[in-house]
Amino acid sequence: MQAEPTKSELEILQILWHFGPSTVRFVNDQLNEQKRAVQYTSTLKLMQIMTEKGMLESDKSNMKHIYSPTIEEKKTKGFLLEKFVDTMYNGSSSSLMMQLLGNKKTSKQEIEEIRKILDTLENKQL
Amino acid sequence: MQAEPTKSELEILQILWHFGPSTVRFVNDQLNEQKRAVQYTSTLKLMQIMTEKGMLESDKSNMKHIYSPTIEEKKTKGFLLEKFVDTMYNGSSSSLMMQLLGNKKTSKQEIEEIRKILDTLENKQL
DNA sequence: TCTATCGTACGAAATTTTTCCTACCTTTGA
DNA sequence: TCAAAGGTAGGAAAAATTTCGTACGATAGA
Repeated sequence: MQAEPTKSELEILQILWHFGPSTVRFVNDQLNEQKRAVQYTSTLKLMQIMTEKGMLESDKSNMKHIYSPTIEEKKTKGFLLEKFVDTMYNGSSSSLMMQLLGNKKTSKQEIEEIRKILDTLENKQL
Repeated sequence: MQAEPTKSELEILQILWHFGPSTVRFVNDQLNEQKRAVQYTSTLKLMQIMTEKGMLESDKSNMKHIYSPTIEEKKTKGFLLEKFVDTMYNGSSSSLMMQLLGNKKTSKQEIEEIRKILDTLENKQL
């Protein structure tokens, strides 16, 4: 991964990741529902720019172009998360977790899930 | 917390949080060492803007003004983290953790630390 | 004293990101 | 057929963020 998505670009990526390849119209509708009022052509333009940058690719064989992300959700989010941890918590995962767990009320269920993850991780390391 | 710090603003905040109240000169030096080349007046300007926004306050009683953050490190980072989780992981802490733990090699030591945090948390809930 | 150095103030420019206007083409249905 | 609806292309404007040039005052050392 090279280019770092901007805030708006990330919104579009999220929609495409969630719903799969879509038209501009669909993405724009989702944005307006989920987020905020935005003009169709604004969304179009942004998606065209993202295509230029190589984040999206479009199938232009039909009149309604279909856009899909070229970058993987997991990879991209992982990358952004790592950057976040680095700049905000000096690279320490446990610091982040401490903050995260201390801050919000975390359900017992979530705690159990996390324990499971830890178990799995430790087993892998053995 | 109201205003959301921009990327550059966050860099400055980090320095002030880390080293305590400082002069523009000091902050600028740190930026140039840690991050990238940046002109003194750029840093000055940004810090003045941040003061206008209320993120910093400055002691102007001496010629060399001393700036300090008015927003708490923990609060601010917590807020940003929460926003990050919301937009990226749909508000699910455990999703983020899964990604975090799965992604990077996490040391055994860190895993233990996290376990401890979980224990503490669960005890609190009882 | 006087000049080099270091400080702030402030406006403006540059850059990046976001939004929208206008033109024009295709499809659809009355 | 032809007008309305919906699509893309592309430039330009707007907004947000970042950077810097210039002016000018204070300080310190020769």
